[in-house]
Amino acid sequence: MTFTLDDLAGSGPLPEHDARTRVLETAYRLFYRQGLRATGIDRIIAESGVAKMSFYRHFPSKQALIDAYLDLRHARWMAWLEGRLGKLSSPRDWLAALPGALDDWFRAPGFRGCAFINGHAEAGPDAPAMTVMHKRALAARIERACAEAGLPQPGEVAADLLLAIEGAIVRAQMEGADAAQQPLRRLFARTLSDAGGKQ
Amino acid sequence: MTFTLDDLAGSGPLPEHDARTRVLETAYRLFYRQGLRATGIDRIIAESGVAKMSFYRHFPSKQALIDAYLDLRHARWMAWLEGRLGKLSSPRDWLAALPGALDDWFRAPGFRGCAFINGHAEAGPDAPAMTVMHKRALAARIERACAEAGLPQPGEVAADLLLAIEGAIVRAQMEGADAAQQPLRRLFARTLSDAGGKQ
DNA sequence: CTTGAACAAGACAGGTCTGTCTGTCAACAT
DNA sequence: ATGTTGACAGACAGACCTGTCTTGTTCAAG
Repeated sequence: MTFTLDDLAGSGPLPEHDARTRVLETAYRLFYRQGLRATGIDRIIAESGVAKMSFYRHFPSKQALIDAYLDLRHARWMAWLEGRLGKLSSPRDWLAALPGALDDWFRAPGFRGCAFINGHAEAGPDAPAMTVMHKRALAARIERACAEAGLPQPGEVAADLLLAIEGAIVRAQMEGADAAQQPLRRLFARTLSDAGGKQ
Repeated sequence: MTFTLDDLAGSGPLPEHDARTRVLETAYRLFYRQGLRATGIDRIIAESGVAKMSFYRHFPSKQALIDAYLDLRHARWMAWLEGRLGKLSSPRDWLAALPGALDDWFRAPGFRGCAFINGHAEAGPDAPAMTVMHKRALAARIERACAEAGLPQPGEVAADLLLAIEGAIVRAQMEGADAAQQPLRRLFARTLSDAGGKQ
């Protein structure tokens, strides 16, 4: 089972599912589209067609729903990335294909940046721990690919690539995918050729 | 007159100033520290020691205050950057000194990322125009330095550097200045040496 | 001295927010 | 048949939000 960009965008109410799933899917869509604070509990309850007490039976507070949303978002985003790049065999190709995969994401309808960057920016220093956990997981995944590709100092290379990715996400969010695509490709190419030449 | 990092952090109530200045300075501090939506009008009014009608006489709505805050933030941040790098003579030194200046900012007490990235993330697609205007002004300033330094294709180089800067801001905000410093320096060095070698 | 502008303090309205509570109903197991 | 469980519907409380309005004070210009 792989996840597609539609899963990242969030689907509709899905009335055949149980109450918890409907609430979580509605929150998944609204939290990403409008932000955490701008999305009220009442709207999530209304759009998911659920009673208020059913909501509070499954999620003790709004914060618990936000945490569940971030957990789900993390799982789906990482699964989408692996599915998008999974057919590639070598770690070197995996790294080279990263900018193209991200560009697909930037151009997907409903793209509004990274849910974890946005959530961290909104919640400030007491943001949910998942916001930084997601980035550490992505950094670890990239570092693994660098190590498997035989690049020297894979931690440093991964840190450089992650910083470029974060910048591309922000640029795509504020100015559109075209503003991020070529700079991201160039920074990737420079970093990888620099690391590859040193080994 | 130059601006320091203290100005970027925002000063206290300053009771000797007039009502509008006190409101704007308080908003400047609270909006950056807590976010736009999390900061209520009542708190700004209370902390600035101003009557509610005095506030609404100078700012017709909260949105107008947000716009004024972003305008002031833009002016101070750009002035701080020019003051921090102004003593450098050549455009090439100016570009080379950018990562160090940004690192100073990342390590300043109260640093919470870029007010314009955060504001854009919070407000979504209908964010105040100043959020993207600030980034375009910074891109134009960097491109000017690239052109004055004689680099070929200064627009592309500036786009690469700006993307790295955005990434460094986000990384510093989420993981601390140490996570951003070295990757930003390396990406700058690679990009500038790549551009310099081509001319 | 008078007049008017700016300001302080705070009540108030109308809306929204989270979270609690009371009913009612259908499905299902014992 | 009867009790249990989960869910729907919606009222309600208490807090907070933006924005308006009233009242009284200070101060400076005419």
